[in-house]
Parts: sequence; structure tokens; C-alpha cells
Amino acid sequence: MDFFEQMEARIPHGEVRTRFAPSPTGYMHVGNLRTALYTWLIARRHHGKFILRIEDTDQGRLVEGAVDVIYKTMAECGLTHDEGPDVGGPVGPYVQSERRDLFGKYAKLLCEKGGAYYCFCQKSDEEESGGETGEIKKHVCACRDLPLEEAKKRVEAGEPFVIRQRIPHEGTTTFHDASFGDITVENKELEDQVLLKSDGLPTYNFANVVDDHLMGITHVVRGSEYLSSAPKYNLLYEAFGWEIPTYVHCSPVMRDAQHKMSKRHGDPSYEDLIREGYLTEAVLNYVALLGWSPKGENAEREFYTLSELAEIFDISGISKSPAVFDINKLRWMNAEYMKKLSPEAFFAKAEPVLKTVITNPAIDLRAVAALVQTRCEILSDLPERVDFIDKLPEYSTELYVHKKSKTTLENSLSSLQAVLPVLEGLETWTNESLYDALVALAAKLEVKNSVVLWPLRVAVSGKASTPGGATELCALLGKEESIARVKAGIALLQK
RNA sequence: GGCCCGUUGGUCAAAAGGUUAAGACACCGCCCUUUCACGGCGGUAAUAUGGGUUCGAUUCCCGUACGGGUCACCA
Repeated sequence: MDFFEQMEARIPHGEVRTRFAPSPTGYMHVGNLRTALYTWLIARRHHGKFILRIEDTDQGRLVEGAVDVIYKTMAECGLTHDEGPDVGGPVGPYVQSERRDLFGKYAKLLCEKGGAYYCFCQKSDEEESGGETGEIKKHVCACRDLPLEEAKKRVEAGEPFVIRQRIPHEGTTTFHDASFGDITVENKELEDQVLLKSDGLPTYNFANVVDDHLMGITHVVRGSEYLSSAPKYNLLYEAFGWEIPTYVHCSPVMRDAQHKMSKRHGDPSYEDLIREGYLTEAVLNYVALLGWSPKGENAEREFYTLSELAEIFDISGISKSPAVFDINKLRWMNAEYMKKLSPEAFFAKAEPVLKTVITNPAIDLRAVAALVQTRCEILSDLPERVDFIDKLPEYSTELYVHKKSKTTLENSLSSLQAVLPVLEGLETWTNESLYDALVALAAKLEVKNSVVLWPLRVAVSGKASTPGGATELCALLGKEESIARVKAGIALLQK
């Protein structure tokens, strides 16, 4: 058994195998996350294998610790892989830089098979572009017609070379994409692309084809920017005599109608979103629906767990047109996820954030969390909602004037003055007892509840908008602090 | 510029020849209410455009416009 046969023998058959092949950039684009998710879902849906392959051939872009970021993100999202650099598998290595030697062998094999040829043209020969005419210059040279034996002699003699794909000049190539359907192009539009560079390393397109085949990948999921190189892939598979995988091209995630989301333009990556206080589950759920939609009876359903998606995900639901990322809808969806959290789970997430603005140990953070759980969309909203608890902010008396509650500066002052002794005389300091006492006071004064409660809420919070009503805030702040703030309010109104 | 792909409300999108063209976000209004919110109810808003094919086109075909992708010894 020769080398190539050995490699073939390793390839698993009879199962769906998909792969996510990120290059280690140090963060996860939203678009990449979606691709990873779809790729994972296809594997899970068919009870197949999901493979993680690190594409680190671009040495110039290497980022320290970036591979760990990939592991961490995938694990955090629940996109577990069955094979990869860290867990191994039958078709390793799973890091592209460790597969380096493979590609030269396969490129030479392809030359033997006639699908490629040695090319001795110097890079500088074709450096000139089409210039102002805008014409694209395709590489055409005599090396293509060099007899193989002669070319090999020159290689052995040490002459620098690249290996280029031999693309037929005539005819057309048709490839099939699971969501775009059949696409046919004229072969004359295709260039004899370089497969193996003069430094002996493969180009991305070549490495991909070889790796995907040797790893037994059945479904190639990738961005639609690769759509136009797909015919060349097909020709490559055919020249090798390999089975062509199912292509699943996904349109990009856009910032607006004409721009892809990009880190460079300040669009958030997955890590940015998490840092801003979005929940992983919400991000995944939202991203799943960006460019894919469920069919049939699920068409109106929007909330899914990962495992629910794994049951119903269907390639045919992938959309062909680009989708604009709507942070607004993500916010809404995140809020829904927060509301669904158990009080304990929400507290666990909220506590660290609350602690950044509430340092008073007398404050019951669980009570704060309970109040705020249905009133925030993302965790980073929290500080601004509860910062008044530690310290009463300076506020304008204008806050006391509220038409709907029928409050004015004058009746606010008298309300607070009436409230003060009630609070001071209150034995039991709970939301219920506070509410009962103050409603009774309003009845006694013969005014609407709000005439009493609105000014109190303002006095106690100094804010127009708070995570709870007057009595809830008083209960939270405690008797002493509440009374102090009411007195401060009275003083302010008396000025 | 050549080639390829796409186009349903502001956004995500359903409807795979016959529907009053779903649903969700956002927006607006009303109700609830101890603020804001939550919740409930309701509303505004779309098949890019011109031709075909068909008894009938969002759906099929062609053109146009607009948008995107691609045309490296980058991935």
C-alpha cells in the first residue's frame, strides 16, 4: 500500500462529516459563529461528526493565544467537536501547518494525473495588471504544454517552480450547491490557479480540497465569497477522482444593506456581545435565525435551544440573500432570555454587575436583581438602572411634576411632608406594609394614590425611571435611608 | 469591466401558480398600573421595475435597475 492508499484508507465513510475551519484571529466574527453553528447543526442533525480544523497557514497573521480563543468560544457555545487538534481523531493532524508535507505530494500526484502542471514563470513576469483598461489578465504560459518528463527534470535541477491547476479551455463546469442550486460557468472564465506556491506551501484553495477529502468531509459549509471558486474545486476533485462533497454556501451577515459586518468598522464580534452583556444562548438563537428559517409548523416559532435546532435544522431553510444584523432584535431576544432565567440563574449573572455600582452591604442584592430582571435587556443596562441605590443623585425638582399623576411642586411638597411621619411611625418595613400605609394616607388626604406615591418615588431615587415603584424602592433602601431621602426632598422643594 | 449570485414592509422573514401576502423586532395608539418597564389589545407598513408564459403570477422565463461576491504564489 503506497502513501496515497494509506491516506485513503483512513477516511471514514458512511457518516455525515462536517468541519469548521477557522483561522486563529483571536476573536469570533458573528458571521463565522453562524457558519460554525450551521456546520455543527448539520452534523448533529444527521448524527454525524463535527470536526474542528485550525487553518493557520497564514503565518503573517498569527495571533498569540488565538487558538485557545477558538476552543473557549466553541465550548461556551456548546458547539462541541468530535475531532480536532485537542481531542484527536482518525484523520489528523487537525492543524493545517502540521499537514504541510501532504500538499506537495498531492500536487505532484495531480501533475501525474494531468490535472496540474509545473510552471516555471517568475512571479515578476506577470506582476503587471491590466492597467486602465480594467482588463483582467489571466495567466497563460507555455509551461502548461511542457512535457511532464521535461518539467520534472527542470524541477530536479533545482529550478524554482509552482504547480498550477490545468483547467480545460473549452466547455463548461457545473457545480451544485445545496441552497443555490446548479451553477454553470464557462471554463474559459477560470484561471489556471496556483496550487502549490514556490515556497512549497499550498494555496488556501488547494489545501482546502485536499484536507476536506482526506478528512472525509461530506458537507462543506462556507461563506458565499467562495461561490465563484467552487467550479475550480469541482475540477480539482474530478481530476483526483474524488467524490465531490455537498456544498452549502451561506450569504454574509451584513451591517447594513451594503456592508458586511466587520470588526474593522466597529461591529461587534461574539466576544464583544458577551462583554456587553448578551447571553450566549440568546446570541446563538438570534444568529441561527439570521439567514435561516424553520419550515412548516415551526415557521412562526422563534425560540429554540441548541438541541431543538439540532433536531429540526434543514439546509433548505438557508436563505440565499444577505441578512442585516439587527442589534435591536437581539436586544429584545436577549431580554426574553433574561426573563426566562430562574431568579437564581439571573442573580448569578447579575450579581457581579450589580456589585460594581452597589457597594452598600445593607442592600439586598437578590431583591435588587428580582426587581430588575424584567426591566433590562442586556446585563450592561444594569448599572445605570440601579446606581441611585448607593447614592442619591442630584436631580431637578421638575421630576416632581407629572401630569398623569396630577402632581405639582406644591402638592409634592405637602405629600412628602405628610409621608414623613407615616414612615417614621411604621413598625414593619416591607413593601406590603409601606404600600398599605401610604394608600391609607392618600385616602385620608382624599387624593389619588399617585399624588402620594409619585413624589415619594422621586425623592427616594432622584430618577424619572426606576426599576420599581415607590414602596418597592423604600423597602430596598431601608427605613433610615428612605427617611433621609424624603427629608432631602422636602428641603429641595422648600428652596 | 467580465463572470457569478441576490432583490417580499425600516429589519429578520413565511407563503415552493389561486392566501384578505403570515409571524417577529422596531414604530404608533389604547388598556392595565405605585414611575419606567412587563403584560394585554389594536394599528401603520412589502412582493424593485418592464415585458412575457398562464384562466390566474410573490412564485416560472427574459430584459432593466439596484445591491453583493469574485477575478493573487491572501486566506
